[in-house]
Amino acid sequence: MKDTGINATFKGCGLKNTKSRLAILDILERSVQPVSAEQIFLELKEKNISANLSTVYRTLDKLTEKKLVTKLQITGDSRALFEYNRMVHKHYLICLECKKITAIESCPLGDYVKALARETDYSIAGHRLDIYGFCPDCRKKD
Amino acid sequence: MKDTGINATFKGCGLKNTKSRLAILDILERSVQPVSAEQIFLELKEKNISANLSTVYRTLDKLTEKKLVTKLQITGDSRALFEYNRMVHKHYLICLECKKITAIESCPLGDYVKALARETDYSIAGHRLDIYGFCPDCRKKD
DNA sequence: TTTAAAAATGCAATTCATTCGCATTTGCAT
DNA sequence: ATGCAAATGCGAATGAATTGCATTTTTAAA
Ligand SMILES: [Mn+2]
Ligand SMILES: [Mn+2]
Ligand SMILES: [Zn+2]
Ligand SMILES: [Zn+2]
Repeated sequence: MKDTGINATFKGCGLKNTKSRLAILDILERSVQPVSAEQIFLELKEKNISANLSTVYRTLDKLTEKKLVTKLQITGDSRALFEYNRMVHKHYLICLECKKITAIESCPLGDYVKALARETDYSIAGHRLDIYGFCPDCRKKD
Repeated sequence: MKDTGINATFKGCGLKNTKSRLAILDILERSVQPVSAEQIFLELKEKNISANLSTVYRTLDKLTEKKLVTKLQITGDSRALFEYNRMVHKHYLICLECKKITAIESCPLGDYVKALARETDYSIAGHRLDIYGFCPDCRKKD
């Protein structure tokens, strides 16, 4: 298993260092797309580090809680997806055909959100922007 | 039961006119906040038009399919919410404390989405923007 | 107005993702 | 090495939503 940089171990965030926990974070770190608990469960099995599905869920909870991982609820997918948290504010472009998720690491909403806070007198804590469409690949196949 | 304007009956959209279906659309039309299937189920019971919960779900499916109603998946709520579709593009401002949902009937993303389509070569079908924060009322109580 | 087919409904059972209880095991500080 | 909290496995439970099927209702046609 590869050393995951700053997070080689879980010391410092109050989590114990277990084989499956390290493996799960590793899978998440290398994954180019967000993954579900079930997918992680299966990947672990392939790597012969198999963990129980409830353990996978519990681990993902912990990692999310510690902000090492981000939990995504994409409309149209009944399962939650998880991705390694690289500490970048981002939005998602989702292909309605192949379900591919592309991160957009820019945000058009900075000023808008400030203005909205003023107008509504809310204190704004965050936002979520998902954009839906059809990717070039899927568009070709028509 | 009040005549719901253009949708006094379901003729023209291929749905049969049943008591519970009319009542459900009526509840949705009058509701100031989006509502869950369960809430509708309970409101129906109060009005002595009680329908089975599966009927409520099936009806909401149909209404959503016919675009008379919009289905919302708000992060942090395990249930789906439904609202009468007034054919207005909108976004939501959600209070993390009291869960109040405020519709925002303006969109800051028009040009951005067009630019994104060009950059990414996606054909963009839609988007979803939810903004999270704390409403004035909840902020006072601190 | 009767009639027949299609659509809608009630009810119970089922699905699916996720969570929980509890006995056992493991990691880690001492 | 020892002890204790944390983590795990396993099976059962949860909760929202869906489904199968028998029965009822709606609607259009006769
Ligand atoms: Mn943003
Ligand atoms: Mn918009
Ligand atoms: Zn695609
Ligand atoms: Zn509030």
